[in-house]
Amino acid sequence: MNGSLQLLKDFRLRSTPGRVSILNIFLKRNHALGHADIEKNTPAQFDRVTIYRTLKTFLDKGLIHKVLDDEGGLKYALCTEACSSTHHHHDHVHFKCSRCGQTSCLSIDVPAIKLPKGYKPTEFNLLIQGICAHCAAR
Amino acid sequence: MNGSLQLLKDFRLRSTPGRVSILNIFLKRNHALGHADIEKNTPAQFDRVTIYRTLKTFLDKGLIHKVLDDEGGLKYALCTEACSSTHHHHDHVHFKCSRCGQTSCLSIDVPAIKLPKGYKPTEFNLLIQGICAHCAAR
DNA sequence: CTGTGTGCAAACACTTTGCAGGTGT
DNA sequence: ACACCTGCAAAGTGTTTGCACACAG
Repeated sequence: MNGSLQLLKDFRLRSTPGRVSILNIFLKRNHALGHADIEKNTPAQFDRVTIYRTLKTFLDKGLIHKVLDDEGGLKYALCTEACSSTHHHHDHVHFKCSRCGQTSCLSIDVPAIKLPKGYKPTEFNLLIQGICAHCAAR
Repeated sequence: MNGSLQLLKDFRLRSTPGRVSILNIFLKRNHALGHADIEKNTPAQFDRVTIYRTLKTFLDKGLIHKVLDDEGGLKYALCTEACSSTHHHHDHVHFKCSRCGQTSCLSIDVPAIKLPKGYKPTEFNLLIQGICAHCAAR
């Protein structure tokens, strides 16, 4: 419930109504969210700009991370405990369901990949599209 | 040089100066391009709108495919011979160099991944970021 | 009290749509 | 000749910036 407050404290961010609200949405829903999703789901409406800035702050501080999207828009998702503000462990696999439209983090590691000689990778991002288990069931 | 003309013919598209020009850029450079890249690199300047529409047409017809980008913008790259307009083989691995900014297709297959039960994947997209061989060398 | 976050307004950038005229086949 | 491309203009959408005030610590 107020895990948001703790999170903000942990990351040395001031806790303001806006930030708490936005964090709560991330905590409640466990899939990736874009601006629109956030704007719709805040009980009290916050300024568009505030949302942009809050997201950027969270991103900079390492509370959330980018999630790729095939439409070109960016989405965000909460980082797991594995990420501190210094060391990030973002080699995520994301699954976007083409039926319900939700993008969720799969807790699978990106398999080892042999890159051509000379390439020095720092980050991996795998987006898989298809039908999620939930939608496939019904 | 005029491989563009052949390509357009193959895909049953009218060959117009704009299309040929844009295709040529894709043929010359072998990395993913966004709108901006195309706008800058056409000898004769084409209307922004034309570029949007041309890209959409190429995308629909299957000459090019989307390439994910971590900035949220979309980029495009030529399809290989493996793709016809019906069967696409897009399980690409793309590498974005954080030094030179270029995104290129690596000709590696996406490794097999075990998804949780019930998930039915249709498309894989792996974006790897880091330093490319070219930039690492100097 | 001080520095940071917020809201508002405006600027800016990106993308899409409608329509009139030009071009490829 | 016909269908389809293109350019222009305008609207629509998404994102950023500047400034004054409010608020957390």
